[in-house]
Amino acid sequence: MTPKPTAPYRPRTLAPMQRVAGLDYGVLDELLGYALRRAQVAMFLAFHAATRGQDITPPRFTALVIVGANPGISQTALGNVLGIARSGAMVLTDWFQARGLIARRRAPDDRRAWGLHLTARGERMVRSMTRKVVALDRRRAAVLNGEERRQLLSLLNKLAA
Amino acid sequence: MTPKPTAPYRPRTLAPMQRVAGLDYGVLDELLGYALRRAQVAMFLAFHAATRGQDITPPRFTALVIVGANPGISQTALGNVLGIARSGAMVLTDWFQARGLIARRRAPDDRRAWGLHLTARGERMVRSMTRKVVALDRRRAAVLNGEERRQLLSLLNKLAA
DNA sequence: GGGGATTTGTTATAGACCACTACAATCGGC
DNA sequence: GCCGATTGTAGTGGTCTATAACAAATCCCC
Repeated sequence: MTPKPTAPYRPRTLAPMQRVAGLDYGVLDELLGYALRRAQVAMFLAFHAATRGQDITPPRFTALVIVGANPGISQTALGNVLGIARSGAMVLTDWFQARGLIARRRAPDDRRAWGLHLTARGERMVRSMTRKVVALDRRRAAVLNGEERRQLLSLLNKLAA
Repeated sequence: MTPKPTAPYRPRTLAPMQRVAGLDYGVLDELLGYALRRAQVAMFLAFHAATRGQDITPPRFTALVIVGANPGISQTALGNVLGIARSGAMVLTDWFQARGLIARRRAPDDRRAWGLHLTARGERMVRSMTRKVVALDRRRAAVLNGEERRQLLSLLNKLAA
């Protein structure tokens, strides 16, 4: 139960997928998948820069927001939202619990399951992180005007559906 | 030099980031970063399904295309395109070489560097994979009309720049 | 031209992330 | 009450990629 000492988070991808001048990208320039990946890496690096030193990753941020907005959610359901297996959801929950951000409480209607809840500290954390992430997202999207941004969001959601 | 037996490739993310009905996604619904990630995971899973059993991953496909379009490119330059460190570019190159898809030839103007080239087999492979990947990309983008697709590509590229 | 800084490829090491499996406790339907 | 499904858990293994350190070659600048 004592917080395990863990190494500070280091993003797995440190470098952007550089657009190298004078190089032929062949078919890649026509692929949505490639553009998607490049944009995502850029966004990921910006996320990391904006939250540096806080050991927060995109999946962790997602988890905090989801638990905050859906108190009592089970670990399995959280895993489904994140697209990870139950075992992974548990590691994640342990991590938050060790830091006093999430508390496990027995679900009233199912004694197998835990209900996940933000602690007071978790609430503060998610509010603070949300401010930073929203600001970063807006900053990163500053190359687009409002209409383009809305369009992009809508097109991406279509694609993910 | 004999091809090392490697376990068949298994994507690290097997499950989509499900849109769970009745769940509150809070601020996530407003974030480009989250939409980007969801779309990318969906595309990645489709990629894996379309290339199943061939041990090809998006980065590997990218590498093959880049080497094919830029014969003689160095390992370091390839790493830059992919956004990975030199050591990683080398592991990747070893992997291709062990399968007879890429050959290392000494660069004529720099005796430190290798020039990477597709073998005949590599050429065939990249052509075959390209067909599959382009078809998949088009299929996946079928929810968009041509104009939307062009717009999305353009917006993503703006975002990644 | 010579010498220090830089670059390239390489090897070794380590860490983060995540899946899979097996297990016990619990639930649900019949 | 019983059997299959589900939940959380612990253990294990594999993939990917970074970092550090090194030798050989190159570059650059005076």
